[in-house]
Amino acid sequence: MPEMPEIETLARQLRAAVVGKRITGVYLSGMALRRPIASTFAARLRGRTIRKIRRCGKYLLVELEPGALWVIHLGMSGRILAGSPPKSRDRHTHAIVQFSDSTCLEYRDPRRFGLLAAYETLKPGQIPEIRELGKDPLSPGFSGRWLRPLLQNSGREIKSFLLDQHKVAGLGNIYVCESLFHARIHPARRCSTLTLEETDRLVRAIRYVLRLAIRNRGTSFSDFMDSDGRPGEYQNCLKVFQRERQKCVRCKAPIRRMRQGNRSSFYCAHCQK
DNA sequence: GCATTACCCTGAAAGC
DNA sequence: TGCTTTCAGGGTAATG
Repeated sequence: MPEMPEIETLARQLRAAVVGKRITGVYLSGMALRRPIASTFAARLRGRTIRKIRRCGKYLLVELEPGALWVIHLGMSGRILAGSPPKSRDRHTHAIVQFSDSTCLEYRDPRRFGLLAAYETLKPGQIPEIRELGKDPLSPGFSGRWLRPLLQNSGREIKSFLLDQHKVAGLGNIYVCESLFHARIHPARRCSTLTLEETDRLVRAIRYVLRLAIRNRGTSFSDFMDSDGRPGEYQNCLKVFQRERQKCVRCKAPIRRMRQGNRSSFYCAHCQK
């Protein structure tokens, strides 16, 4: 399940692999992803050159020249592979973008929760999915000072708040669980009850967890692989996620699991208050 | 604004 | 062994 560290890993690899390449062809499976791929998609990519690759939350933004943006979201199970054109087409391959040097990018997504779109603009602010994103946790503005008033004005549970991409862009279930553990905050705590010190701790925990995860090229369970087809390694660093009934690394109490808004939360009831 | 629920989808795991 | 059911989850939309 690709979250921000996995997307950041991909973005870094793709910058090295495809920036400067000219798109000569686009194959589409014709199957809908989260929503159908627009009929204009292939034409907007074809003939353009990749100028830059950016990440916004869990989205990849591929800047094209002349000015256009190719927007990619991997959903739950999306993968992007860079290299030679595949000899046989995987049944979950939904797009292949070919370059003038005979290499290509292949988009696979078994569950089809992802998104591929192209816009005739270079301004992310004109793209609905991007415009509505909250603050990126690794951006300079992500601080206790910024977060504090938002939390004070919210009666929601902190887990739900942190998963809300309109508030904080890039966190998913894994890194919210891990960040709350590091910050020693219970996932069901109401936002407005967090103290100033806890808010600062949470900000530090989120940034620590994300940076460590990026250094480990993300987390791989069954789905995520980087663009070379290699799994990430942050799953070896997980303290609570998918560790139900195992001992807490801090206090040895068993890790618990609870349901919050149809998602699993993993936490230590002894350490996290 | 927020909680809840349903939906999209497939593969893995569990249950029989 | 093989079939069926359940579960997982990111984002969105409808509803209350």
